[in-house]
Amino acid sequence: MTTSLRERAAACTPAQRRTIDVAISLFATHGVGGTSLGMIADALGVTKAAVYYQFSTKEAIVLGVLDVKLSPLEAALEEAEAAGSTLAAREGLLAAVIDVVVHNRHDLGAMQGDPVLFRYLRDHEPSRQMWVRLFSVLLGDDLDVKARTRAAVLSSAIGAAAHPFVVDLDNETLSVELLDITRRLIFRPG
Amino acid sequence: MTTSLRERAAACTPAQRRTIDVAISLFATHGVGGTSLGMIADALGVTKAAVYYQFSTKEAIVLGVLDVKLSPLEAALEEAEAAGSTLAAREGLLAAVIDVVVHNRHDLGAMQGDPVLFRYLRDHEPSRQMWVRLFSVLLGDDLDVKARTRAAVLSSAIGAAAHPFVVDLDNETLSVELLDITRRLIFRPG
Amino acid sequence: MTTSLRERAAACTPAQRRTIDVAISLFATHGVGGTSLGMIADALGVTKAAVYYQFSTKEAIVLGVLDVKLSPLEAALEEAEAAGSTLAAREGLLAAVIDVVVHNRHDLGAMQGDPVLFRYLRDHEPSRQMWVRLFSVLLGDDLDVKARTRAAVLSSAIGAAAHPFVVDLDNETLSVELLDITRRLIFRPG
Amino acid sequence: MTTSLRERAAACTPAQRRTIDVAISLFATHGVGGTSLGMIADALGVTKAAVYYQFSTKEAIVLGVLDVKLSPLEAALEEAEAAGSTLAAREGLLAAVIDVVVHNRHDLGAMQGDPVLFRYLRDHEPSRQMWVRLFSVLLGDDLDVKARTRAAVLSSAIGAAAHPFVVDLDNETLSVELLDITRRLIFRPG
DNA sequence: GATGAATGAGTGTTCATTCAT
DNA sequence: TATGAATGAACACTCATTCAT
Repeated sequence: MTTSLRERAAACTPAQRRTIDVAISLFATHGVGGTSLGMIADALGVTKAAVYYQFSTKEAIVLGVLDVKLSPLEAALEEAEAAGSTLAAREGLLAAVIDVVVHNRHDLGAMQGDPVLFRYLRDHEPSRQMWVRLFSVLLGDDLDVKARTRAAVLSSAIGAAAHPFVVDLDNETLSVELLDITRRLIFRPG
Repeated sequence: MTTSLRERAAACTPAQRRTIDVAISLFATHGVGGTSLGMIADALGVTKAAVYYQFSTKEAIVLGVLDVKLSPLEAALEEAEAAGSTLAAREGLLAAVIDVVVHNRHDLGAMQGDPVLFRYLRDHEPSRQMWVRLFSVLLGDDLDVKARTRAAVLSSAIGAAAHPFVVDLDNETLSVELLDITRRLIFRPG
Repeated sequence: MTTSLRERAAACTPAQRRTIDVAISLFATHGVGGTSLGMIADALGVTKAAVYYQFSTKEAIVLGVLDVKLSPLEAALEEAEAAGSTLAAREGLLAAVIDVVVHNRHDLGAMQGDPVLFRYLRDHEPSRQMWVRLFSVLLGDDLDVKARTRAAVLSSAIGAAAHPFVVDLDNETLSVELLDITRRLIFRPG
Repeated sequence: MTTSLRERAAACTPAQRRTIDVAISLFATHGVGGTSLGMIADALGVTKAAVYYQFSTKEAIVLGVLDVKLSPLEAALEEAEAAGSTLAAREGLLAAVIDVVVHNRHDLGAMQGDPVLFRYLRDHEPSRQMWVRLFSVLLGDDLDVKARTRAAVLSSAIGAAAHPFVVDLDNETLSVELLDITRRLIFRPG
């Protein structure tokens, strides 16, 4: 039985959380592949071996990062599922997703779109399942192919907040904009 | 005086072009950081030293890839600039950009969003200048902050064609959709 | 004054004995060099630090293993020495040696012949002395160079029970065979 | 199709042979597990990376050592097979085997019996096949279980020349002794 | 008695790069 | 043009060992 992301994230010891936090900020700057265990250790002020005591593998750290970063999405998703996939529930989920992403936009940085992270996002079963569920709520059977395409495109756009060419907006404005865009394109196109 | 991307791309010897093409397909699959010179050499059927005869550095290969991949964008940009930044010119540029990106979506793969490539996109002067110019045409002074935000967000979304959750569409349909989305959100919002 | 192997083996606490037993079976499978303290700790169901509470060093564990495994040989040796080095006493010792080795053949495994263990066998003074004494009983002054050679060769062959190409025999048959071989080659050659 | 050990050994470049020779002497002293690539590189007077240019893996070096060391055995085996498995052919093979082993006894050292090498001897297909063939010639169907046991035991004993307690004999005498022992125990027991 | 946390040295391995030929 | 050989620095990971609790 696959454990949920939040359970996994909650099971982290404080030391592991510190490691994950440091890893997040390094991944954001240098990407996963560009971040060595030595860098993580240095940033934590300990030796590499100490990091290995917390996580037996670099992969385990990446997975830990994923667990932590995706947990809030999972929470929003479960709430929406519980509410039945009504239009309101969907818009609520959408708002939550946008909120999460926008508020994380600075420490996501280079991480989103990183080919290494990408592979994990796809191959790590708990993460994969969450995406499948999230999209199946967002894109119910009532959406036509147009709306689906737009939603898919936007699902990527939502992460765009950290894009290098993005206009410098405060979080609130950006959230509102994204929500509005999405609503008009997907749920009430015309 | 900085040479244009197209001039640089045109100055490539056939052997260099072969190297760049191979690099592109490897970058698409493994990302820049995940592609070693040995892999490129193997794929070309030569030794690493032979690759070094063509490019004095791995960085030079990456830059070469950028030159080749961004050239068509630069061409479209210069056409639009020549036409004056009318609304029609802008929409034409937009269509060209979308066309280029969509038709390249398969051999871009993991490349777009790669943190390593990203840094080059930002730091490599010819590339940086092209982006600045491109955005200054697309987002003239007449666009308000809303439109700017949307444009910025979409500029990222446009690359979304290779997104793992994108609905499987043929290139033509996808182009039409993207164009329509962008038009409605940026140039004719209501 | 060097303590005898048996005294040392007898001085082991139960916890130390448990550790030694586990070490033996791991050494047999992976060799000494291939067995880490972590593996021993895991097999015992405790932490590495707990193992270090019992033995201050990995070397101490290896020495402990040697003490335990060589004790019965030492016992047989002392009995033979007490009986005077008659031919009968020698053959008795030989039989005892064979018996010990054959009955341990399965949990010796990769251990016998292990270069690391070898060095200890040679350098650990109590063990070295025992071998010297054992050989000086087995090969009294009355044996000529031929018999000595054969005995030396066979002293190695006796451990061959675990050899990968050995015919699959029960312990009893194997013991009888070895005894017979040795007798005919060393004590009653013709 | 599996290549023969000799073909593999012959395919070695001079640089690879130098590496293998150094590896052999280090393996003999410290065992395979106790010999690091750094030690090999140091002994060769080059860097670790230079060693990796010759062999892509430590395993490849070990296999190379096996190829070189077992080649003469394979040669003797094929000669015996060609002669039909007569008693004379078998004794000839036996003499050859003993000869090879005895003459290598000093640079075998700790290597024979090394658990790591052992595993390779067993798992490396070309080596495994050679042993199977060698034993099937040595122990034809006409040998009873007694002779088989003795042969198996002796097959291990033959390597005993390097045993720490072996009487110090010159190679010639040792060969003659071993041959005599084996003959009397296996082919003319009584 | 035992643990969690840490360390320093080392291991096998990879990689961008260089250079004589 | 291209190669074979080599290098130095890094990397992920392991291990024996220590120590405060």
